[in-house]
Amino acid sequence: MFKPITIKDIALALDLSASTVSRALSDSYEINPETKKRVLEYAEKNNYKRNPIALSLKQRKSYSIGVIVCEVANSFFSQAIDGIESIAYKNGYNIVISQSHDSSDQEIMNIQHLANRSVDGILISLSAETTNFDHIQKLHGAGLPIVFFDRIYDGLATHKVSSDNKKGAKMATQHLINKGYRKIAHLANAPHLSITKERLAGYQEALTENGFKVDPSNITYCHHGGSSQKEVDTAVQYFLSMKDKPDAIFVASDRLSIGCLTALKKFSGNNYDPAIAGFSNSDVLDLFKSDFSSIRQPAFEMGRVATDLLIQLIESKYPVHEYQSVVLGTELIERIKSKPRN
Amino acid sequence: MFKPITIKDIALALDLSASTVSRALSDSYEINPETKKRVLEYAEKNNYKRNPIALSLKQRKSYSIGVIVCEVANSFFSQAIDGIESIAYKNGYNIVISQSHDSSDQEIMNIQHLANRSVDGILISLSAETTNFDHIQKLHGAGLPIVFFDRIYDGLATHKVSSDNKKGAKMATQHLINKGYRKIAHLANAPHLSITKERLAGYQEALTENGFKVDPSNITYCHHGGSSQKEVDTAVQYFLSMKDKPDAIFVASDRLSIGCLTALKKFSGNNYDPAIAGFSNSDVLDLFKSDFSSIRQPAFEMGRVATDLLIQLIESKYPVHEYQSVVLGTELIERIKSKPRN
DNA sequence: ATGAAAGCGCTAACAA
DNA sequence: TTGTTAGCGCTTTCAT
Repeated sequence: MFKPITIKDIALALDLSASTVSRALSDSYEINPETKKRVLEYAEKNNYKRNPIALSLKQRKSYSIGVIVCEVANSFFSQAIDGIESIAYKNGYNIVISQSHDSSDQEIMNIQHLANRSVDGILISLSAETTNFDHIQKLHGAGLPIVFFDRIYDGLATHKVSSDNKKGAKMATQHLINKGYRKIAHLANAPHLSITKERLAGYQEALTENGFKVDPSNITYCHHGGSSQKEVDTAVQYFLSMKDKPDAIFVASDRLSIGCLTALKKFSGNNYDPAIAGFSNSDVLDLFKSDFSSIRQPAFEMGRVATDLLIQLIESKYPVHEYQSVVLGTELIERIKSKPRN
Repeated sequence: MFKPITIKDIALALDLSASTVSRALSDSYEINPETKKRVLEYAEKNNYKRNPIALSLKQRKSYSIGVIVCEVANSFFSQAIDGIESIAYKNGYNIVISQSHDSSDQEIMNIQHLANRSVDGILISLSAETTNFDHIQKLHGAGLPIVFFDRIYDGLATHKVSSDNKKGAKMATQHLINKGYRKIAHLANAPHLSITKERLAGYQEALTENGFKVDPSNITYCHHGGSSQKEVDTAVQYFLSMKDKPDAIFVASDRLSIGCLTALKKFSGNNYDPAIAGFSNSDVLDLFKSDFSSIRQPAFEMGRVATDLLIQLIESKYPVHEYQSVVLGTELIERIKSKPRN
């Protein structure tokens, strides 16, 4: 079938030893330029390619990094992946993407799969469901480099890259307040996620600073990150069921923003039209939903930074003990209008 | 650092030979149940994991398949990837995704990278730019299993999975005609892509059957698949510059649909508002652009079928010479209104 | 039922 | 400068 040419073949053909060929190929200096040329030419002519698997086995290194996100069909993550790619490729690394679909079990399976010595390190944004970190803990303890991005787990001493969620949430909430909205609800992600807590804190801080009281009944969580629309529907219906309905909603994520707008479109009659501001990196939404304000995260940059840190970790000669927590700024795109007087 | 336990370690600890341990682990039957139990228990307790790289080297098989698409941040492809995942994982395969970003050079690099014996087969949807197939040809000739999906290259004898592009395009065009539109332009993808030709054919057939004449000046191509918005802007501006502007546009792809709507929003004044129907798998667009009719492709299913065929190819004992071309149906989601009389 | 040995493709320490 | 040898972790004849 598919039997590529090996170093041995070259050695045989050129009447050299395998090691000499290897040396020629890896541009070692302790070699006769003449021999080197012969080898290189022969290799080129016969389309020789290093077998990366053999190399991996030998070097205990695969030059590939695992990426775990909840889903690629999400503007934020696909942009982050582009950033990851850009740095990984530049450094000679492959990336292996797997999706948790916000399921903790799936995430564990993915991690195990990747960790089985086939990736040199892992870049992970946690699933909405994950509350138990044993598997990650263990792997990290065993020496596998791991860098968190976006959805962080603070309990692990390693590099972390996220955006300034609190500030972003605060900006968004303040923006709603500025526009005249007075009962601002919060559609939140799974409660244990780092981003959930931070965004909640920003929301609360904005309210408090403006003399509003924080009413827990104005906050609904989506425990599965909105991975099923039903979950979001339920949350939105809850808002709709309130006697005094919110006049604005601050939505915690890209996924939820889409889900929330979908649900509102489905359930709310013409007489109810709350202002919406939410985290979102969707170009499409931004473009066609003209009354939706969004907080944009520097997803591409986040991917780049996280990958850079991971590769540093992987390639470090000595165990690293100083870990960084990088926090990137967000941007508010204002689209909603002032609240109409009535 | 990260030094996992190996078969040797187990053998040493249990005073057995490596081969016996291997047999126990791989559930061979020529082994003493007692020994087997001991090994299994020890392995379990010490968290033994097979080294997949060593296995790959030995078996000349990596249990991973490469996927090449233009970008994951595209509803159609991300849905297809979900389908690919579902089948791949079920069969014990990993997937390695890489993006061509519709650049031919990038695509070649990706293919080379994947093909270097580190994947067992490749699933590919061609980049918009690709006109030279030598690299694919060569790899396929060398025995690497390749399955095309969506954007096919007919010149290669292998499995192909696509949707019924011609029919879909025809439906869409007919739909526009039914709604009363008379000058229907076509915003097409790169001219050499299979999908471009098929969709063009459907468009033309619908026009012809309805007694319209096909006017080439109503057709604009995006040679890079709309990977830069500028390209789409130019195309749309061309339509806008026409003396007799089209009253409807049939758009060839997901990416282009978004690009086209974006461009129209940017450039067209209030006095020009053509009806748009296009290929798109975007939930968001579907939801919030209420006057946009879309042709939906069974992306998930396409991914499933293609992966299934690829795995068949990979696991076939004998060279396969009978290749399938699977064509899946599309669905038209009608949203645009009838043309207003004036 | 178990072990010894070879080999997958490659590199690197050591010898020559 | 080049060759020899061993070994990365695993499976698989072939002996025992």
